[in-house]
Parts: sequence; structure tokens; C-alpha cells
Amino acid sequence: MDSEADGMPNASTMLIIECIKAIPPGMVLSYGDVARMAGYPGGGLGARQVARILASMSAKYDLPWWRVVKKDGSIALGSGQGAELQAERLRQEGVLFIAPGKVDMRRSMYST
DNA sequence: AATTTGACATATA
DNA sequence: CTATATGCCAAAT
Repeated sequence: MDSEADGMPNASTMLIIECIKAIPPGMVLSYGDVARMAGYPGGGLGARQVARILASMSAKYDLPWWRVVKKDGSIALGSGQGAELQAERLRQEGVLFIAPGKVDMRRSMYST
């Protein structure tokens, strides 16, 4: 008997979605950090899953995709309005930019 | 229903 | 800086 509700993908995917939804305003995380927070091993493996899910499920699950950036703190999107939209959103959340298109992840400090 | 394809990264060299 | 290798899911067909 599986208790699988409709509209719910995989448990692993749902876990990542929950983690992203748990990100408070003014906080920025990288794909790898979210993946690791979701309990994913490896370095850049879970990051891809986060990106896939985030890119596809953000609209459906209302995820704060703009709070997710690259490990370097740069905007993940390289083209399109998404990058500018994300930058503006982050700035609105109170995130500090150390450079154009680059955010200060030190606010997150998940590894202290 | 099953198969195929695409994809917003990271680490290492 | 560029190139290569890793490995998974969701959406489209």
C-alpha cells in the first residue's frame, strides 16, 4: 500500500521541494547546498536534481527559485529575463550583492 | 503506457 | 579560463 497522493512526484523530489520552500527570505543557497541539505551525497550530483526540479516544479509548487543560485553566488540563469528577475527579487529580500549578478552567500552561513 | 530528450551544476583536470 | 565526467528527474512525444 503506498500512500501516494496525486500530484506528488518522488519522495526524494518532494524532499528537495520542501527544503526549498523552507528557505526564509533574505537567505540564499546554492544548488549543491540544497542538495546536501536534502540529504544528497556527492558534490555536484544532487545539484542537478535540484536544478531540474526547481526549473520544472517551481511554477507548480510555488518554490522560491530566485533564492537558489550557483555555488559561486552567481545567478544560475545565464540568459533571459529570469536572471534579472532573480536579482531584483533577491535585492528585494535584502540580499547583499557583492557584484552585478552575484550575491553574498555569507548571509546564509550554513557551514559555521 | 512506454520511450526519448532535455536540462538554471559541480568537481576535477 | 575551458573541457570532461558524473547521474537524476520531469516533461514531451
